[in-house]
Amino acid sequence: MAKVLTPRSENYSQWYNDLVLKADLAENSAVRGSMVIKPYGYAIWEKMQRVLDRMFKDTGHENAYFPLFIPKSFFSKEAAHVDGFAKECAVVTHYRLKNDPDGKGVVVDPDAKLEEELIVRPTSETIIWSTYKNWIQSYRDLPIKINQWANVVRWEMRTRLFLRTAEFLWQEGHTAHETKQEAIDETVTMINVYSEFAEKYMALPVLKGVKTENERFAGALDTYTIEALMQDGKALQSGTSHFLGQNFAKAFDVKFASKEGKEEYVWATSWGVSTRLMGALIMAHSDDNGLVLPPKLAPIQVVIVPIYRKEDEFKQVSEVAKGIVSKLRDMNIDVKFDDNDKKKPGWKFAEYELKGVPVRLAIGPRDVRNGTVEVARRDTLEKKVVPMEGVEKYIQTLLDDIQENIYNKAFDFRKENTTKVDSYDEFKKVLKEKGGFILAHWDGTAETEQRIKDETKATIRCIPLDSEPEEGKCMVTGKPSKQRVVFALAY
RNA sequence: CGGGAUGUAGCUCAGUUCGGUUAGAGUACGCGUCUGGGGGGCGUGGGGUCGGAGGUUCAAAUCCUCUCAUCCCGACCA
Repeated sequence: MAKVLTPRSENYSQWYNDLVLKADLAENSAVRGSMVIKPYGYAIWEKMQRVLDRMFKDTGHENAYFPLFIPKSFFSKEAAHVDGFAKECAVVTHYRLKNDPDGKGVVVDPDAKLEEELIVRPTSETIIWSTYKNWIQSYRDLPIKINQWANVVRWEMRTRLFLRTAEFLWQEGHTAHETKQEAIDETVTMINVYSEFAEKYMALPVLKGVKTENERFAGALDTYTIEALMQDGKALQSGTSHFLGQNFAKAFDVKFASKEGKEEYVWATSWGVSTRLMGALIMAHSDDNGLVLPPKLAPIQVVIVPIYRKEDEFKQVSEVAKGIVSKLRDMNIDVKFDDNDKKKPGWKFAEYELKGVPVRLAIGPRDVRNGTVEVARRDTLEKKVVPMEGVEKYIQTLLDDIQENIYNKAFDFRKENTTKVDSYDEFKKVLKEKGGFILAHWDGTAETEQRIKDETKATIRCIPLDSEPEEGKCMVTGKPSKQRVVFALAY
């Protein structure tokens, strides 16, 4: 087969770029750092959205929509928050264009300067909390549990398709609670929703944990994260859930009358996942032949490629294929019968492999004669000729197998690439030679964390939630530590 | 914002060192034909302000000046 992708072993990030383009997921646009998400890529995102949206609603959330623009003054209200985002904000200063007096196109009309500049949202805490202020007076108004599907803009210096773009799509949940405990519970609930989504749907094993102070969201008291390991040994932060304490309530003066008749500040959370999940999905499973998609998120789960010479052969094959299509549709399986006569079978095989379609059926005159069908699975590239009779049940089982198999493969990979180290030298050695997650003791100080980052570029991805306590000594300073934390190079 | 590089057909690039016919190739695209169980073969055709502006010259993709854009490395990146 013609090689269309740079092999992973040669240049991993080139492979990633090639894959995104060749699998028709997205491309760079005329706007630097902003991508066009193409129909096939968007179809995957839509499947993700559908599942997540259901999960949010099942945990008691409602969707709403807040403005794209945020008055500049809102950003001065929460100090840590503005520190985190100020350097990457797009700012609207004018509201009108006019014809260039020199006749060279259009120019910004200097007379149309805004009284107060508007910030294109990098995240919506500020606009939402300024709104919540009007919605909340009493404990009877709580909790408020809202999600919005939106685009946000962060003016990044260097961008990569899906992984870091200037504009990206995401969902952001913003909740308001009566008590600290209720807000913390919400934060944990949502990180669990994310981790369940990653593992069950994306077939992506993730580590759940909390961020250190250095890595925390700007304005949060605690940031919970799910961290995934990519095939090149680098970590990808895939979703975060923040316990915001009363920071935003205080910044926007959101108080409520409690049951006891006291005036109290509201407790807050926010949580989000973005189109970066697309990047995670692509990198986690795919190979040098192209994308490998988990069946649960594949826009096309089964594709049927007819093989024929002449019109009458096409008719026979087509009839059989259509029978399978309707059976699979009845089972809620997304199936495509590719009867496009303008492309050759060989071309189609390569194309659907590149696009990660989990199961491919080929049906030709030989199969029609023998009552068989050729079934190829994308994850292992195995081909098998099976009886036509009952093929739909075979396919359903196969889809489940593939979903499980790619999860296991990713799980085993992570296991092999998670290393415990007890000295800083060993840490550096593993980081350099192997990469992956590195479990080490750390003294809990920001200084030590920063030093490690400066010296090795590795960061603490999280303090894992489910690891058992273990007495030890910080690998750098030798000070006591009660638990290992997870280090890695990160995207 | 520092360091490096690149702009030539839809895409990937050659040609620029050392100025000289009508600017090329692969791929993609159109047509014809043979084909069809892994990106097929043969024939044929269309497609270019050589990033932009200015300059040098009999002559500029090629030399000079300016400019714009993009990419890579760094800084930056809940």
